[in-house]
Amino acid sequence: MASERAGEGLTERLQVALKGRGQRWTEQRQIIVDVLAASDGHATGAELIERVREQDPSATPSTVYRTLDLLEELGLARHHHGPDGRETYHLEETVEHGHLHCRGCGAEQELDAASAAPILKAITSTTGFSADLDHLSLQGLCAACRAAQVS
Amino acid sequence: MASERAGEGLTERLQVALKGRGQRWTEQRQIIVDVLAASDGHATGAELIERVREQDPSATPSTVYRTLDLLEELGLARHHHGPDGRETYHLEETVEHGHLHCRGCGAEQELDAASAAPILKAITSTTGFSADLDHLSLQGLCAACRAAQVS
DNA sequence: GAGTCTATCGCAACACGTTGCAATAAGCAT
DNA sequence: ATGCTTATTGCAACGTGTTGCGATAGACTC
Repeated sequence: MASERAGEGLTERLQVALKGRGQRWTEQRQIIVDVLAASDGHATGAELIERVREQDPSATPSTVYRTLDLLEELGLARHHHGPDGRETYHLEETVEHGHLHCRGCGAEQELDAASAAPILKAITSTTGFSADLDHLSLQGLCAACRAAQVS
Repeated sequence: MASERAGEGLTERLQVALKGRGQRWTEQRQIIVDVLAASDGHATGAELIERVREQDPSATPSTVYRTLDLLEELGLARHHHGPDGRETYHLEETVEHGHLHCRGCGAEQELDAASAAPILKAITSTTGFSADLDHLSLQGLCAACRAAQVS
């Protein structure tokens, strides 16, 4: 089975997109996309670098970050900031979602588009602002911790 | 008028709070609080350090950040992460508020408690989560940019 | 296949923030 | 005032992320 070569379709899409912009497809980029695809869910920059290095020890942070930026420009990847300001990356294939960090128990919930809809609607109607779900990262108290705190 | 010594009351409150915890009141902390109070609105860590250094060149980043952490523990200061992950600090005196960053024009709006109420309510009712307004930092498109994008 | 153009890479340095540790000095007791 | 305890400071090193620059190597033309 092996995880490799995540989605030939993805790789192809990338090659085409890059070519169209006069940019190039390289071994490194292939590896980074593979790693990103293999770490479904989220991964921090440091984690990604480490994993890329396993496959190509010559890779450097700058290359990885630059490639991630590139992938974002192409709309193939996203990043958002955790409660500590660290970055987390994931492929665009992953469903768009927000994050909820509980400052009580440290738990992290994901917020899918359906649940978020009323929230985004409230934001738009009160502020005229159309918020990006992928950048929505809330901190607060989850239901359990709130209940616990009352006592 | 002069900005110095922002709020004698604040300083006193701090001294008492610290004493109660077996902690100490120092010249440095005074300066940092003053600087924070003088920079009403928001300031990044780097800005604060720079300004503190103007008054006391011997101050180091670690001291400043540690003091800021302390002030947060005491509930006298807050920090939140901008869209780029950088930190911004402000005194708790400042009204609690969220932030809206427009990815189109780069504008930043503040979101006061009253406007945010419906949003927070929507969050609670859909997720059971009670979000902190001070950590609410949204990214998206403001009304103007949205209108512009339609054309 | 050889040559050209230039995107990409690796390196090195920087910026912001954090952490461990030894030296300093604040606050208390005598 | 003197000494003691220990919180605080400064230093130095580290971690994550960014940027500039010369060298490398893709991709295209002839």
